[in-house]
Amino acid sequence: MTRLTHLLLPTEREPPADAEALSHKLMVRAGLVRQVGAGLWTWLPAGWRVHRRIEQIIREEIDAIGGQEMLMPVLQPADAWRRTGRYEVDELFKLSDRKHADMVLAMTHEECVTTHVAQLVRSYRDLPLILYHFQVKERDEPRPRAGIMRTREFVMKDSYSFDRDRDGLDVSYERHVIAYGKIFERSGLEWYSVEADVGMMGGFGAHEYMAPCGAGENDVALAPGYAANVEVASAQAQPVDVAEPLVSPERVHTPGATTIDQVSRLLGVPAGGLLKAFPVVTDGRGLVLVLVRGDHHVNEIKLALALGEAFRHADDEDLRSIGPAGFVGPVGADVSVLLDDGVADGGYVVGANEPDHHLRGVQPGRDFAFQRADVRTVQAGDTVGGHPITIEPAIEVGNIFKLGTRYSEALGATYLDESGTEQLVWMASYGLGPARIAAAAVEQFADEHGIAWPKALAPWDVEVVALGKAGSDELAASERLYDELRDAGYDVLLDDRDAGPGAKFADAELLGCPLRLTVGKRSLAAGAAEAQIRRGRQDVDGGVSLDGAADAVRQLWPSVR
RNA sequence: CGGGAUGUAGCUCAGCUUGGUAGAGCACCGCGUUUGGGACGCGGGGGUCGUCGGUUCGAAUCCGGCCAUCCCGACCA
Repeated sequence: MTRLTHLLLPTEREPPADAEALSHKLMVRAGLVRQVGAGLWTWLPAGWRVHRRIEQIIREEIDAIGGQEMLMPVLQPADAWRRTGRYEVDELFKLSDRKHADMVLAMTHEECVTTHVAQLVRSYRDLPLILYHFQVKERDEPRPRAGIMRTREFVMKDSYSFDRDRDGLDVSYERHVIAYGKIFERSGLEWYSVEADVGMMGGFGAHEYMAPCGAGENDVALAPGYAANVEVASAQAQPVDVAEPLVSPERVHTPGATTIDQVSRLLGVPAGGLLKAFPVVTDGRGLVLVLVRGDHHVNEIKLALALGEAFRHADDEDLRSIGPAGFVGPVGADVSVLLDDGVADGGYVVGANEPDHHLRGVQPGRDFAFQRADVRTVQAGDTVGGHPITIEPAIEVGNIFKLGTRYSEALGATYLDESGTEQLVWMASYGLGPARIAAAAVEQFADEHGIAWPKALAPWDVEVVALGKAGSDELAASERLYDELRDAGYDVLLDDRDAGPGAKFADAELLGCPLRLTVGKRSLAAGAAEAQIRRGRQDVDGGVSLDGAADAVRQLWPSVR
């Protein structure tokens, strides 16, 4: 169905009133998707073509590293989820069937695939194994947002590797790194992979694949040769002028000054000359005073990693042994102190542990003992390898994760090695979201006229715009052009509607097929179709000759971006 | 889960302050004229005004509950 007169392509002049993200507005306006409910979307025919093209790229590359495609159900018994501990996850949809058996809607498929492997894999000869599928994921998101970017139901390609040991896992992981690189290169997206937080799930290695775009939910720190999620990024702090330490700390009156800003202004000291106290409590250590430079922020993910255990913010009760909130400091306090790596030598202003007072000229080491750790959030302008970093929003389009044996232990996935000894299977999981790839492509390449798809993702390669109404020479010539290009292997959309040229051009630019061929009186007289490359709206000199059009397009195609 | 906003035709919105039985533009249907950047004329179809309740002779409009959607934050195995 590639004639516009027969295609359900409901384009809109206006974006939906509640749309904020560019991809949300454009994908709805271009007739690719329609909303059903919060975080629930229908892919209309043109949008689904894009989705399927992305799937196909992924399929080819995962097949190329030995992945075996299969299909697992979304609706699953709760049992395996109880065994892995994920039944408690809030985002998991839970329901019961007519026999009152507990069921879940899968948010990923580790439980299911591992259960199969536990039953089907017996010997080291059965490993390694890469299994994957494209299947719907269900997540009871607290807040779906940005159109297709964060939804409650979406298709994911998830693959799972099963290996004999950790070395084998590394090989499977590396294969996916290569496959993912090819997938994103082929997609035409701007992308990078970043070090990622391994999260509450444990594991021992993870990468996220990020596509920079305005509607992105993540912040990514970038420098030449460096890319990391701000959640885990490390960088050299920009230096700040700090006073020399005083001979001994001097107590200063700072009435009501409980914030960095207030103290800084009151004492005429730059924020970076203060030490911000961030008191936390852990099971293992009790109260810990985390200190970062006044112009820095504590990164709670890095802090948890540095502590090696979970923590909570200290409350007034916890602070009773030291100072009141707002005037907490390390000097004379009987607590362990974690000093951020970004704090250089110097004389700092710190809380005095008494109301309305601070200490100045405090020298870490001399005036209080500490342990060092990297626990701050990096900032634009910090450096990595001497290069300043920038921080960009990006959307996570894929992730790969070394799981280890967490699931195989919980679900009994073992095999017998050469010596007949039972061993746990080593696992990793690898996700990719075609919908997010599509949305990121829209965001990255749209202009004021609409979408400009990368060639590999476009719903059609070529849109032929026929000017002139039914029975006209132009339409007849368009039909011939359309047939010839289709025979030559191109996906072609023919705008054969009885509409004015303005409406047709506007819709074509909104939909964003890479190449537009226009057949009107003018060009017909010259024996050619006008050609415009969507990206940049570049006209092609001389257009495409109608005599031998397929060859002409074939020649032109490499220069289409 | 906290904070904010919005719900009127397929879409974008007006009407609500000051209660009197619903409108515009676009889209859609018919006829005609148009056809190189979102055409024009004439005629037409389409809305329990999110929902439930209250006040009132009378509610899209005032009041209350609920629901839905969006945005910010928290959250995002």
